Amino acid sequence: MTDSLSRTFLALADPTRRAILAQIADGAQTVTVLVAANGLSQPGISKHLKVLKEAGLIRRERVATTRPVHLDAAGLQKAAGWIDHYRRHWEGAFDRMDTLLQRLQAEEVKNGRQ
Amino acid sequence: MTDSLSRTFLALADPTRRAILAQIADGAQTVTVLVAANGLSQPGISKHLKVLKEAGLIRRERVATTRPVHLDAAGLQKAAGWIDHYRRHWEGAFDRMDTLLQRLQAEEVKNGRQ
DNA sequence: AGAGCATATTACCTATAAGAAATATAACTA
DNA sequence: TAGTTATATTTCTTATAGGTAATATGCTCT
Repeated sequence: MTDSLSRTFLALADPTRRAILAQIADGAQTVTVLVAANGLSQPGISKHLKVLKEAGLIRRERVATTRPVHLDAAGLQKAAGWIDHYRRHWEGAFDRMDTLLQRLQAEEVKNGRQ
Repeated sequence: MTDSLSRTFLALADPTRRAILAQIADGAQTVTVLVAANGLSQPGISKHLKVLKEAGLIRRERVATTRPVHLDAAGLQKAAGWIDHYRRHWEGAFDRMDTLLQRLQAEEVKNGRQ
């Protein structure tokens, strides 16, 4: 019912879900590991994972009997894009890194990527 | 008693509240204007404004009998900061920026020799 | 086919959010 | 001071979120 951007921000509005994202930032983790790491019941974690999935913040995989959880850039980019629109408003000028990133993106577009 | 980052993301997880932020991006607006613009009851808008205020996304002012609503960068920067941390991970922007920097340096060296 | 492990789904409870209507407050104006 | 306008607060209702325990499903290995 709610729009996709709202779903993404709502997914980020929970400490456990942000912790999960942090825990998979360096590589996929199984549900069992995430349960142990977050002191929550297994159904509780599975429910959070469902929210993150629908927000486009994670991807799932099947490896034997496990279903590891991966980060997904899609949702994050959506959220970051919205915020960036306003950041430009209040910051005015871009710093060196923003400039670099823009050049990088320009190169990617030129190379037909993204 | 939720943490401040959760409050900020939760505040952004509503289309009306994001619309309000968009409507004050170019300058403050009174509550009456925001009510007219968003097709919601006045108490409804005031409630949204309270959420935005507690999330550090707006500031209030007093001008005669009105209390105009201003954009506040604090909350947005907090949210953007959190996302950026992971965006670097997810997009591999750092790695690619390193590559770009190396390429730029290499070009400088090459140009220096010529 | 059946056992065993990893994960998903269901059912249920409680707390909180979003909305409207009614009422209260606060500052200007006549 | 009383009246008017702008906004906040209270009260109520309904929907949804987050949590747990119990149960179901799906894959792998004998």
